Formats: sequence, structure tokens, C-alpha cells
Amino acid sequence: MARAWFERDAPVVAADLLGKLLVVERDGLVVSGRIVETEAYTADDPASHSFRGRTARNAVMFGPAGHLYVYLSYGIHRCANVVTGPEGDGQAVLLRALDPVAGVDTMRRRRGRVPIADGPGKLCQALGIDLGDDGVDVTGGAVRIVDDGTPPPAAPRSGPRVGITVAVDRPWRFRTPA
DNA sequence: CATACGATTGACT
DNA sequence: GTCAATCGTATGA
Repeated sequence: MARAWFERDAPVVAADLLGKLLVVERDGLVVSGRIVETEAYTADDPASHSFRGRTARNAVMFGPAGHLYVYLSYGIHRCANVVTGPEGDGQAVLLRALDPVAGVDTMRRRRGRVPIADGPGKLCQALGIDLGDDGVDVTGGAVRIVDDGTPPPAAPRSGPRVGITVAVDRPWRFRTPA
């Protein structure tokens, strides 16, 4: 995807990401999956890491769109986001779940025989995304988001975000219907 | 400097 | 359904 595609507002990109492929190429292994669940976060959103301004951790969120924002969650898991919107805005889309497409055997090995990625932590584990990937460009390169021609669902399911207790009036969780 | 807590997951009752 | 794991970060003294 081109940079401009990511420069739109987070809720728009979040819905449009459904159906796209997330590809991770590393150590000669290619692993990919189709994105089926996302969540949008903006700077005026109390639930967003960017809400209280730029810090060392969320610096990438305030950088140019189309880059990966990876952080450690609960001291154990990693969560991957794609930065969206104008540079300096602090918007991002959390990649919550995807359906395995390629490299299923690799995903199975990383995930302990279960090649599913139905949660942000599991997704990163299956694809091998870690904190070293914070800030990488996903418009091309080892970690990238590509369009294989599959259109986003016409009627994505949306609702309140998971694990969020504030701003529940923003239905910014998007999911591909089963 | 001290401390409370989280955009989660998996194991256990 | 309940709960511990585990540590970087944000926040306050």
C-alpha cells in the first residue's frame, strides 16, 4: 500500500485494512495472514497511548503514517499497530487478528502447534513481530501490508474496543464478518 | 525515587 | 468464570 493510503484517519484505515494481507519476511521464511480485526486510536481519544502526548514509547505514533508501532503489553505480550493520519497527529490502528495464509507451519511452531492469530498478542507471536520492529515501514520491506485484490467487507462488524473502559461511545473496533 | 497498572493470554476451578 | 504472570511506562512524591 502507498503512504497516502495510510495518511487517512484511523477509523477509515481500520475499516479499510480488513481483507488486506500482512506479510512478514524474515530468516528466509515468509509468513502472512489476512487481517480480519482492527481497532482505531486517535490522539483525542482517552484510550489511546497518544492521548497524553508524545513519549519515548509512543514516539512512532507521531511520526509519518505507514510505520509500525509495537509495544509491550502487560509485560508479556507485544501489540502491533500501523500509524495513520497526518504526521504529528498521533493516530494508529491496532492489528487485532488475522487468518493465516502462508507459512502456517512456521506459525504453528512459534505458537505451540496452534497457528491461530485471533488476538493482538497472538498475532505478533505467530508472525514473529517484536519490539525490534517498532518504527519499521510497512509500505514495503520485510514487514509490509499488501492488497491482493480482496475488497474490504461491505458490512464490517463494528463495536466498542476490547479491554477499553473509556470512550466506549466510539465503536472503533472493526471485524470481518464470519 | 516509588509505585500502580495495563490496547492480554492461558491455565485452572 | 476467575486469576496469576510479568515489566516497562506513566505518574506522583
